[in-house]
Amino acid sequence: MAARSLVVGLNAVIVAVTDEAPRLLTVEKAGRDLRVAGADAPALPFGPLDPAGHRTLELGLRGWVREQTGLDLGYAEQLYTFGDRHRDPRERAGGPRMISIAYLALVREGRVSGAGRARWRGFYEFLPWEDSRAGRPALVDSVIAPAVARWVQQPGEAKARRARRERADITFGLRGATFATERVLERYELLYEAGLVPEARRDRTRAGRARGTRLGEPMALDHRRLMATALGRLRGKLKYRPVVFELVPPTFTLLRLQRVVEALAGVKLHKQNFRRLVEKGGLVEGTGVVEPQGVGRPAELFRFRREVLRERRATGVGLGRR
Amino acid sequence: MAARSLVVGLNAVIVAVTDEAPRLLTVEKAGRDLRVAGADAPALPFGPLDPAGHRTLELGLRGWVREQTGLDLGYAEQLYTFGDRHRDPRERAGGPRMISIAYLALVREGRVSGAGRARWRGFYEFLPWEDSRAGRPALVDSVIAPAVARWVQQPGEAKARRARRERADITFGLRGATFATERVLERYELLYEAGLVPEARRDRTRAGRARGTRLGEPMALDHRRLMATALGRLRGKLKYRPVVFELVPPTFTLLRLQRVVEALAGVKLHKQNFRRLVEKGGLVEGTGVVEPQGVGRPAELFRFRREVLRERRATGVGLGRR
DNA sequence: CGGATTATGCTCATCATGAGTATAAATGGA
DNA sequence: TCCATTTATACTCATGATGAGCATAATCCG
Repeated sequence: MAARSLVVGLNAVIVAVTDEAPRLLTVEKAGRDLRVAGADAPALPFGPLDPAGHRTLELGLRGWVREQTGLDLGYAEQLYTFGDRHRDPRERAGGPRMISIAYLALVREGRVSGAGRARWRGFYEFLPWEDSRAGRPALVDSVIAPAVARWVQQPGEAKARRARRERADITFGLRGATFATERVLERYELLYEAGLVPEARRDRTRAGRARGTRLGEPMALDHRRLMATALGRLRGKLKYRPVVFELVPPTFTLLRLQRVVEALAGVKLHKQNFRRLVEKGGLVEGTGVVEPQGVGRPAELFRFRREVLRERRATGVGLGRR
Repeated sequence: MAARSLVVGLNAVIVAVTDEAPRLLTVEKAGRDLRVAGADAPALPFGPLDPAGHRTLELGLRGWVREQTGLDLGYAEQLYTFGDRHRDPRERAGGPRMISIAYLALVREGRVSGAGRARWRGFYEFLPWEDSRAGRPALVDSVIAPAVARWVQQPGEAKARRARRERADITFGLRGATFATERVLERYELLYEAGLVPEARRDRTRAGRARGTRLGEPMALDHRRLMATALGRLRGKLKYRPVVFELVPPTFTLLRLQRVVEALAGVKLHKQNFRRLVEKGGLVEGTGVVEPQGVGRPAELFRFRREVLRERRATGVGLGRR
């Protein structure tokens, strides 16, 4: 049963950081449009492009987000366009071919409010293996490592096995390979191929839930893949663009800024060096004002220095050589 | 007259480097599909997504490219999805809303052959201001700088004027701002807004040709914008991914490798430092074999070291602090 | 007042990068 | 044969960025 018609959808991965955790704006009980494959699983805000009404893709997206979540987006950039056949299982039943143009949007702390059917969820509820701030997560050793090893060792040609091993080493930073925080999508995809995320079984068998191992909470359709794409992109971009400043209020202490970066990158940073990077690097300037309450010595409030865009080529916060 | 129907198109920006110049595979005399807006202007290979037939977007693209140019693509990555209303002028006359998913593809030197209606053209025929290998191009001073200054100074609010000046400084590296080779799209867009590229007038007035200043050869529709997007992405990527090696034969001398990078980046590099970067950086290894003919001392042939992907995080060739 | 806690300043070793000098190995005439 | 020319390759040196840590300064709390 071949799909004939075609729908271009617009999806938004909307990110904020509050309480030292990266958050994602989800739509639960996704209307009739998503009541398949993951039943009541959380979904990303979504709406079809209106060929007659939406002047640009981005405007269409902003319109849908406003309608579904009550939020007026600030920073937004196009992420990726997803179009594999059957990414929406309804295609198998004659539904339209579903292309999704995904955007990454950043929301400033303080502007987070759950309006309408929307709800803020933690990124790492869905991708728990991506948070290494407290050291390598337990489930990497207990669940992922052995399962990935099985996947590597699966029967077949020795050459293919070597290729799988190489790939596993690089994506997860095993056996001496350097771990790269931004390979979020590659990690998700490997876990998917290894059958470790529920969506994999779901897509293959049309069965509802997966078996025992449940690695992070599932989302509707391929929305976890979109999330992973977004987090990977964001982590990469942090290093060479001043995107963090889209996530923090106009003034902030350096520690708060650092915590936001750490929350997104999923790793801890060296405090003094972070300060040096961001201050000597001309990314921020002090306001002279000091933050009121709080334990410990009071910290100065800083603001973003727009001029840095003129001066430097790579204006990120760097995550060390990660 | 609102567009009702919707077509998802697949476009390919296919790049190769030969004779020290970056090339683009174009389709001239673009079939009935592009016989508008730029008449016989060169176009990128294009074909609509077949919702029933194409399993993935990339496979659809590869199919169209094979059909139109006879080329089997190797490396290809998704670039961007373009969907502004009226990017295809036929929409104004009731034609379908045209979304284009663009891909960047790299072709190895030696595999370039013009099959079918396809023809290899120089990148810098279309974007002449992007090649600074022989120093800043003459037309930057003679044409672009004065016109951009006019655009900056156009009447209106002082604040808006300051914003334009800032933007011009950053995109073109004026008045002390650092010039960033990878801002290709930003430069194109500024020239477009300033009315300096023929497409701008064409789109606005539906008139055929522009007036006096003709800054580079025009292409069909917004294809020059796609090119600019591709070149910018490629230049950026060169720095942190080993993409050059998709463009050169399996073995090469270091000078040839350097020339390829220079051709793409549009700038000259320091020879000894390039060698150090690429050799000590573990990107290449010598083969022991020496290249036969040629003037001067014969050079060793090198090959790409795949293992570098395990070892380093950023595996590009770096363009200095550019 | 003393411990706990956070902010901020500074040092040091290492490594990457920009720039330039020096030498080696080929070619093609004079 | 020898030398000017051309390209390849090896080193040096100054500078700047980065990882790691030590030291001191302000606060709060009891």
